[in-house]
Amino acid sequence: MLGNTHFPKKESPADLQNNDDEKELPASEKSLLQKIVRTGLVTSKHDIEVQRRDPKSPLYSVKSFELLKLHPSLLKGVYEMGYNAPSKIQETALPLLLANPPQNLIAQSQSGTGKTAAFVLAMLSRVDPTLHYPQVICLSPTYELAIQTGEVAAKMSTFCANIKLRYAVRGEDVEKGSKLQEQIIVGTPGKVLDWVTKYKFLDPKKIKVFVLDEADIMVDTQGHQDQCFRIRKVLQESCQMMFFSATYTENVMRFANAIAPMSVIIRLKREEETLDNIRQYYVTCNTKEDKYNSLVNIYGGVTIGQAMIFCQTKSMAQWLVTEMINQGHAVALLSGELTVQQRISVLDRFREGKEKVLVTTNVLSRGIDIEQVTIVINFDLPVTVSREPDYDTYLHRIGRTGRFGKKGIAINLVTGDGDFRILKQIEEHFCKPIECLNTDNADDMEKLGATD
DNA sequence: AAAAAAT
Repeated sequence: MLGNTHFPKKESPADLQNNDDEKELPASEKSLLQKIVRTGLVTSKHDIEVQRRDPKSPLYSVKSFELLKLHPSLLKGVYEMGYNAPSKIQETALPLLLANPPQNLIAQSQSGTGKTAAFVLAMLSRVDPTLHYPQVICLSPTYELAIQTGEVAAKMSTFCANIKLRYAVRGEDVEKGSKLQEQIIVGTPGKVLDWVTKYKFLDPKKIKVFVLDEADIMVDTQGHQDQCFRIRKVLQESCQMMFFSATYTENVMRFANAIAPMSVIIRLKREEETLDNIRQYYVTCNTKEDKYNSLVNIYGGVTIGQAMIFCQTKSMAQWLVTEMINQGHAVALLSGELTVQQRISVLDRFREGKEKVLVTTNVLSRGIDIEQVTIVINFDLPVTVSREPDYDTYLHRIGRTGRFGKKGIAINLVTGDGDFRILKQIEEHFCKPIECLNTDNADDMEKLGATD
């Protein structure tokens, strides 16, 4: 299974002449459907690249939600949420996700491009509301992300009275021996695995759709690979797999291919685009106390919007928050050390703007969607265990700002040669300049303030 | 190193 990653060499001429996707569509709808230009197995349209192994996979993009033939109550929910037309990734992914027979999909696109809405819509469409047992499992790497996804699903299904959702996360419990009635389970890997294999609160054979959000972290060896694999193993072979992620490594791709056979792969190209509206800076510091002072200078100089400050360890985050609070600064802390109740309340306060500055760890580096965040500060640069630059985490962290094309600022605090080397590697990797900033210099600080 | 499961 694991070795089965090869692609057929090329399509036969018969396949290339086969225009069946078009035939099934009424002429009235054709003008709104854009056929994707094919070049062998890899097809591309604008900056979207599609790879498919099954020539019968639908290959068109859809320019309006009506054309997806969604249930009217679901369509109403979509519009109620303010979505008018599908985003780029949704255009291509939705026809595939909703196709019959179901297609496995591996989709890559940057943060803020509408991934969540895409798979939530697919999840809700696949559910049979008249059946009162779980039919969909959606896994997220963190508590916060699971809740955020669940909230999107709840909103979108406002008018689908009979669709119910259940969170499988820390703090949630089910009465022993009972069976879940909700059609949709949104959760984190450990809890879901427990519920499925240990307590048998749901029958994995009845799951029709399995979603992995942030799939790259989920199937990474360092991440939740083992738990995900064990959950996948008890599902039907035919269960539809939907993997969504902002970044993919080749390793992860191999794993995803193995547990999601015959997947269609969609990539939204040009990851640099994410960085185009984010201005990146660095500040040289000698010690962590020095970093602290620079931070306070920035904090005092820029009061527009909200800021997220990332530390590499929980203890560093704790130290920083304690220092800042002792000096009278209003900051909040969110890390895995907090209880789930604390985590909810801190994130809610930050969402509502009651907290302006949030100090956190990599727990919030991915997916969290807070529009008002204009500054991301890397108090510690993101590094791997072997102290190599962690490019993916860097991209995800600074991607917390500059969402949906808005402008954002990222500031990196660096100490010593080691840090500087890592910074230079990051700069080279993304081919985007990271400017030097002197927090004692008024002109420099003005640059930050000017970006409203 | 962080996160995710109780224990």
